[in-house]
Amino acid sequence: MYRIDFSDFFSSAFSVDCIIFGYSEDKIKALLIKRSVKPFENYWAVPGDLVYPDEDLPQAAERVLFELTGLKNVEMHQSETFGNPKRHPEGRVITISYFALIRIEDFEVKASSWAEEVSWVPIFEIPQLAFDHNHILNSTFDLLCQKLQNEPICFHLLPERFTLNEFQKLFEYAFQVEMDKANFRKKIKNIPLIAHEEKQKNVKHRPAKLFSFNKTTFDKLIELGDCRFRM
Amino acid sequence: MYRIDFSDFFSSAFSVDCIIFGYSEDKIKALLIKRSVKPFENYWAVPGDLVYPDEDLPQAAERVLFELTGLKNVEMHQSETFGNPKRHPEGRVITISYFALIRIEDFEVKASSWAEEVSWVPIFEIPQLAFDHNHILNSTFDLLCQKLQNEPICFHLLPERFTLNEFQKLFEYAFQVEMDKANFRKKIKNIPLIAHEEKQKNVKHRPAKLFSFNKTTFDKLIELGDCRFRM
DNA sequence: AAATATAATGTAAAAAAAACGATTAAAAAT
DNA sequence: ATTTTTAATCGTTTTTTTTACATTATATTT
Repeated sequence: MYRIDFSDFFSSAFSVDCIIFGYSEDKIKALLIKRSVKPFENYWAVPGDLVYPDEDLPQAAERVLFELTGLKNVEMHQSETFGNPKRHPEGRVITISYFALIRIEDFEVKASSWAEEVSWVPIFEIPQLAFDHNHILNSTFDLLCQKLQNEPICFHLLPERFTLNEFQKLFEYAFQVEMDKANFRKKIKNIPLIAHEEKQKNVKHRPAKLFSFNKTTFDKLIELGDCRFRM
Repeated sequence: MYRIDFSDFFSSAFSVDCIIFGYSEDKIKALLIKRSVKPFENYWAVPGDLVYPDEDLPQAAERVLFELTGLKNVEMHQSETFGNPKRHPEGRVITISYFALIRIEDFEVKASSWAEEVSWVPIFEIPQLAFDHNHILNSTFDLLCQKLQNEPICFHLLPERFTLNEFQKLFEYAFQVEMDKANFRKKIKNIPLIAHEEKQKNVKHRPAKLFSFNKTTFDKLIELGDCRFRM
């Protein structure tokens, strides 16, 4: 037997919100869109929309992100769910946030659908956003910072080939601290970075060596216990 | 203007699932209930149920947990959301999981509503559960382990007054490793534990000293940078 | 050629973590 | 009184990590 009339409960909707982080000009940035629809018309917001009744959540996140920003093939991960009954003016809408870390220069973003504009905004310069999106974004950035310390995800933000300085600056920005260059390099020396012959270009000083990170190699070391990641 | 007919979307439901962890007999355990209703009648499951249309998620988690197990005043935190369109046989039900760490001996659990039984089951001895609850539970246990390493949450599992051995055994069980007693004590000596005169009782050997943990004191030290928590 | 700017590496001291062995202490059981 | 059992602590050595500061290297600019 069933204990309740299920139909009473099936009156809600859910949405996904996509927090896309990138890194350029020594700053961590989030991708925002400007809404051209009600509610919160003309407000900046995190890209997000309602999920179709038969759609899986990761697929919905992928679709919504593409529809609004043109971004494709972005690996997203779930972060947090926001369910305040009053958070959406049109009814009960729970939103599940997804986040991704991408290389800004590897993707082209283009406002479409009801997004009027898209923009990469430094995480410490976010304006007032639609709905509870400031809360969502802040909370996801906290999560990012926590993950940056314990997982090798910083390499999704850095260019495929990066200098050790860019690497260091990423952490300095995220945690708003200054670090000693020599000590930083000692700390990361157990991460199996690949050093390339190629060097930094168009700089008016000694060019830095370029490095890249190979996840497979890294995972093997982790497996063997010969390596760990802690910043 | 609105871009869609919202009503098409409002045909879903959500539930909360409560993963309650405890620690006794040197084992981390999860609280399970036996379902007396369809679907998955007679299966063991994590306590969970549908959320009312106007109910906030944390409140729903609290209510559902109380209705099924009699547990009250348990501090829960959100973990993960599971939204596979096929995960519930009766329709589109997204579930938001919440977890809590409690002292088993401080609470009394009692099956009620459609829960036929409740039981504390060691985390490494979980049977096949209803729905995708094995997945949910495993995923939440992973989260627990991660948090155990970086936050002083182990003290929610340990008795108010605990021996250093119980403390050590908790970590040994969670990570399935053995640790050196002397080194373990050196490692934790920066955590400001309060030593009591009272000693362990009813043991057939030298009784161990009892300790307790004060979060406020700990937070002050953290604030001052005189302490950190990393296991 | 010299100045500059940043890259890259080195040194040394201090602190923390890990690996082990050994000793002493306090309770219950015999 | 002795044995058993685990608590609690000590000590030593080695290794690793952290920290602060110094030096050398290599590019461009002047």
